[in-house]
Parts: sequence; structure tokens; C-alpha cells
Amino acid sequence: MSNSYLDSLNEAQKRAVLQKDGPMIIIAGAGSGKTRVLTYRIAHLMQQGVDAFNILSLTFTNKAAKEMKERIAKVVGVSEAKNLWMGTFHAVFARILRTEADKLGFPTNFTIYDTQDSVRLLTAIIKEMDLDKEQYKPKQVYSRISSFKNNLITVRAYFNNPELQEADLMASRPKIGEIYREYVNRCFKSGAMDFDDLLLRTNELLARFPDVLAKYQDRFRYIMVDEYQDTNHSQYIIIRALADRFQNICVVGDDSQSIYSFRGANIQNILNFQKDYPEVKTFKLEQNYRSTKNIVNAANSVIAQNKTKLDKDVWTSNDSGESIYVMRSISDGEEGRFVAQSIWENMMNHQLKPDVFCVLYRTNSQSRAIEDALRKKNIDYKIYGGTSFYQRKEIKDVLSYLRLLINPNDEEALVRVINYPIRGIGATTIDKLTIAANLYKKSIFDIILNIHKIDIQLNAPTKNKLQDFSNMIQRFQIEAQSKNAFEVAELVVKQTRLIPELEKEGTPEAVSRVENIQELLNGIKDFITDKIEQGENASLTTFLEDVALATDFDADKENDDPKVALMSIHQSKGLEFEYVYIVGLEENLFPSAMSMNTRIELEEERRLFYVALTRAEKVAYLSYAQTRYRWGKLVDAEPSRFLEEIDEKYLHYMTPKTPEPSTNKFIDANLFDDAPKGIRFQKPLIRKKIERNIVENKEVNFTKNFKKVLENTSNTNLFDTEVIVGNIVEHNRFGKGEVLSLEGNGANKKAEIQFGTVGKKKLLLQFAKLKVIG
DNA sequence: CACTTCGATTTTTTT
DNA sequence: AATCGAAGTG
Repeated sequence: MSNSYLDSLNEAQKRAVLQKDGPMIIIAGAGSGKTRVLTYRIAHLMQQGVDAFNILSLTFTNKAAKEMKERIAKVVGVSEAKNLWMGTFHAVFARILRTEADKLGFPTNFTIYDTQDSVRLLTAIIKEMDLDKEQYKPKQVYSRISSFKNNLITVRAYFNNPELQEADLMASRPKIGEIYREYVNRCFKSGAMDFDDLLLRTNELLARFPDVLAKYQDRFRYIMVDEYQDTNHSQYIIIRALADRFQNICVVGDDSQSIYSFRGANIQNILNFQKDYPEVKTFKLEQNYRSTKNIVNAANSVIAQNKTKLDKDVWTSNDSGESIYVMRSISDGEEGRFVAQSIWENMMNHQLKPDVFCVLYRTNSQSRAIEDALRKKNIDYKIYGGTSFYQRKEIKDVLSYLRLLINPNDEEALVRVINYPIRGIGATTIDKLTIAANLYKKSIFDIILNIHKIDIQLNAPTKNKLQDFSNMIQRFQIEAQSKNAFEVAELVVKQTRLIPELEKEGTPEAVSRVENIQELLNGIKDFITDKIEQGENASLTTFLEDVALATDFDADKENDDPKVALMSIHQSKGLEFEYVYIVGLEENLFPSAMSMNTRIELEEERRLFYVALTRAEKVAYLSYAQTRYRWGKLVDAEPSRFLEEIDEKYLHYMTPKTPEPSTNKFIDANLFDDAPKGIRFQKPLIRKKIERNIVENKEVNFTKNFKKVLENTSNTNLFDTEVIVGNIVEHNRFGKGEVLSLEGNGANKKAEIQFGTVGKKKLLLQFAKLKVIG
């Protein structure tokens, strides 16, 4: 192994790579080659004789960890790189907690609750405590508890702190502490940790067991933390504790890119690092290799308006490049078309593939309009983030069965599936079980196992149904001893009869749900082959953990065709694209209406904008609309203040800056804007599937008219019209169909319709809410 | 206990 | 626009 990799670094980068021991901080401006420095620094450490086992590197996403590992493997070899500890805080410490769980009274197979699980549990607790759910909104309670945990405020600490209690009292939520206590107890009883527990319990472990602390201190002799500006207090304390012995701690970050305060991130961690470690060596990476001068300078001109920041001067020797384009649209629909049109033109004019483009937005719900427009132009795209695959109902149902067989005490999983598919175990029964479980301080599953011995007011048939259920889970457990994760999952799906259950619904949604379950099974299969190939743990537990902490499952699932990337700005952190479109630059949206109250909040929004802009390598487009659908309502919008904050010399307005006067003030032009809305598919995949079904299904005999509509989905009518025979219509649940005949009049008018998915149906027009689409 | 319907509430960002 | 819980019906 040679030192040749050092030649590709600039002076500042080289110094940072070569600094081996002691505390150090790398302030890395956007696009300054930070990942590169981290990678080479680790490679260099190993070259200096540091064992990979002794290096811990914490990244912000699992994907970043994976990529970095691959890059290091290229320098030091695969077998060496394999031994590095690399991953997100949550993933790394979940792994450690698994091996140490018993010390904290948790089972090795503890479940990881996601946000949905936590909120559901809180909802149940608030209900049980007979509290007003307006006063105690479960989501708000969740974030309050989350912030307690991220600041290491345990239940005991809370009750020892009069100020906190006073604060909750003033907010007329005096019972927060009790909810918190109950929540923690219930999680414990369920053998479950939520996201914040993974950090809090790690702190507990390191604080209560000095030998364990010593073990990991000794193990992690060199620690690196990426995106340090986004660490919270809990993470900060873990790091301080682990690094305390050797003090070989290297943190990398950019205060200008701190955008996770809502998750407890504390920008002070990076601002105060120098105080924590007086011996610290500071390195600044200020040369930007990513973007054009225009983009770098424009971004600087915006961030300059923030007061709280470290001194740093980001510059580039790249070309000036094009101006930053600003575009205004009448509506969100037009914004989408504008973006799609622009992408299309750039692709054609410069012979580009779709994957050099990225569309960034503040909120995930904005993806809809962009999607629609791209689809109409036949431009391939991929949405990152949003409701992830694993949060879909059908997927969570399957996963809940798996969770339950791994950890039968997992109450959220149990409550989810105990009556799905329907087994006649209703709400009343579950309530009684919950009460008994709380009374005996046992899990619901334990109660069910002893259902015949316990004095509980349930009739015999119900008891038997419960027993059948627990028997089924136990059967799964036995099977799981001899089968691999995929086989178990397959068995569970089969025996629970989830798929027939969905199939009998017959709606297009149900069809896609079945597909999703199939996809999940394939995913598990891939997971196993993947892990076995790498000689890693391929157990069901590991799979479930990966799922719970997944930041990027579908990222490598389909690395086939190049696609335009759509994602929230938060998701885009660390990525770069030649062409970046930042959409929805409007007051109350970006900056968000929730974050305009204090300067602190507003500065974070500004940093977010800075992050968005600095993703662009070559060209950036900023877009805003004058009206936008929000919560299903059309609302007016003002251009974002961030547009004003960019030095104007870097901008080029594609549309006149001031809105054109309305030509007809008696009717809103936007009413016509999105008129062709007839056929709207959620995903291209589903559309293909429906088309295929229809072609393959010989029983269904459609007229040419229907096929034509299916082939040309944009050929749609402007207004809903009276239904006539031969019309192609769309129904909320049944999808598309052809009107075969009509009968009755007025309110009793019925249509017989041949649907593609569910066959013939007679529907009352008054209620059917049909959309005529052809 | 199951199923339907109606209305309320929701969106800021994520491990 | 879409999801979720409450309330009402069979």
C-alpha cells in the first residue's frame, strides 16, 4: 500500500488526514471533499498500524457508511475494511445494546419501536389514563418525551426537576411526567426500545457499568463523527464517554449545515468543541470543489445573514457557470410542468441522463405535483423518503407477525395483528387483556398463555380464539428454529392468509398491497443472500433491526435505470447533482410557517436553504408558485424571503419578477389549470400491472375505446359530464371501468359497469362519485 | 363483534 | 387528499 492517495489532496485536507492522535475538529464547508478526507484518514490510520477493530466511525446515514466502507476497502482491502465499526449512531449502538441487553434487563431480541409504534402506545396510555386527547396530543407528547430523552432527562430526572414540571404545568399538561413514566414502563415490559432509547440506554449502559464502558473505550481507540453539527446531547455524551480514555476523537461538520434541531441536534456541540477539548487541533476545509462560482457565492450571500456561525470562507476555483435561474408559476401544478419541461429541455439540449437532475422540496407532500408532471412527460423519476415502504400498512402487518414471534412481549405488534385478519378478538377483549396485563405486570402475550388460569371476564369461545392465536405464534417460533428468515416470513404470510384477505377486497389498492407483500418477501430473500455472502448475521432479528433503522432500503434495490431524484432537502444532505431544482420557495412553506417565530428557527431554515443550494454542481433553479394546494385547498403564496436574500447579481429571472395582472378577474384561471386530472395513478408500476391484467384477462372484453384511454392516459376530458353508455369511468375503489348500461332516473339512476379488477358492478350514480375519463 | 359512514385533523423536516 | 377514530347499524 502506498501513500499515493495523499497526492490527490490539497494542503488543508492533507494536514487533516495526517493528524493521527488527539482531539481534532474539521470544519468542512459544503463540497469541500469532507468524505474524501474522512475516508483517507481512516485508511491512513490503518496504514499506520491501527487495527480496524479499534476504529469507530459514525455517519449520518447507513448509506454514507456503506459507501465510505467501500471506498476504504479500495485502499486497504476488503477483508481489512470489514472489521471497521461504521454506521449511524442508532445502528451502531443498537448492535452494542443487543450484546449487552441483559445488563439493562432487556431481552437480546428487543424490538425497536418506530415513531408510529411509539405514538400508538402513547395514544393508548393517554386513553387509559382518561386524559383529554386534545390537551395531550399524542404526537406532541411524543416529541416532548423525545426531547427529554435526547437531553438525558430520565423519568427520575424529570421528577427531580421542578422547573420542567412547572413548565408542563404552565402549558396545562401536568400529567406529562406520569405519561412519560408509564410509557417507559410499557416499553420496558414489551422488551422494546424506541429510537431515542437506543441512545439513552447506551448512556445508561456506559454510566452504570464501568467495566462495559472500559471495554468499549478500549475497543474504540479512534473515533470519528461525521455531521457533528447534527448530533444531540445524548449522542454527544456517548462520544465524550467513549473517547475519554484515548482522546482520539475527530469530529467533522459544518455549522452552516445544521438542520436537525427538531430532532434534538444541538449546534452548540460543534460551536463548543474547542472548549470541551482545549488541546484540540482545528482544520478548515474551505475550498469547494463541487459547484460553480455563482452557486458558491450565492449560497455564501444567503448564509451571511445568519448571526450564529463559525468563521469560515468557502470559495472555489471553478468556473463562474450559469446564473441561478428563478422561475415563477401560477400554481403548484404549473410549477411541476415547468420543472418537467426544463428537465426535458436540458436532457435534449445537452444529451443528459435523468440521474443528473434532482428536485428538492421542503415538505414531502410537494412531490405530488412534480411527479404528475414528470410522468406525463415520460421522464423516469424516483422519490426518496416520504412514507417509506416499511411504514405501509400491509408491510407493517407482516413485520408485526415477525416481530411477535421474535419477541412475543412486543405489545404494539401484538395489538396490530391479534385481530387481523379478523379472528373475532375485538376491542373489548383487547381492553380486558390490557387491564389484566397492567394488573399482573405481565405482557399481554403472557396473559393469553395463562388465559385459562387467570380470573378474567372472558367467555369460553373468546378464550379459545385467544389460545388459537397464541398457538399460531408459538408454531411460528418453533418453525423459526429450523428455517431461515425468508422461509419463516413466507410461512407467516401463508398461514395468516393475509394475501387472500386482501385479494377478496378486489380494489386496485389491495392489488398493490399484495404486490408490496411479495416485494417484502423478495427483499428478505435478497437480504439473506446478501448477508450470507458477506459472512454476516442473516437472522430475522437482524433483518428487523435493519428495517427499523433503514435510511435507504430502496436505494440499492433498483439501481437499474437512471432516474430524476425527488427528495426533501433534509434527505439531500451529503448528496450532489449537476442540476438542482429547488421548488416551493414561498413564505410559510420555505421558510416553513412553523419556523418563522424566532430568529433561531429562521436561521435553521436559512441553513436548510443553504444546504439545498449547495447540492448543485452546475446549474440551480429556484421556483415558486403564486398559488398552491394545501390540505386540499387552494391558497395564495408569496415568494420566499430567501429569494430576496440572494445577491441579485447571481440571479436570472426566467419569468418577469412581478406577477402579470390578471386578465379576467371574475374567474380564477387556476380553476382550469389542472383540469385533465381524470386518470391518476399512484405509481407507474401499478399502472403497468393494471394494463397487463386487462390484456391478459380474457373474460373481460373491452371495447377499443377503453384500450385507447388506457394507452393514452393524458387524453382526458376537461369536465365531469353526465355518464352515458360506453363511457370509461373511474371509481375511487374499483378503478376504471366501462359503462355497459343505464337504468332508472334521477336519484335512482344506476349504471352497470365492467371494471378491470372486480368485474361487473351496478352502482347508484348518486353515490358512486364516478369520474368520466373517456 | 363487524362493518360503514361521517367528520375531524392533518404537514415540517427523520433515526 | 388521505388517514384515523367515533359513532351508529346490523
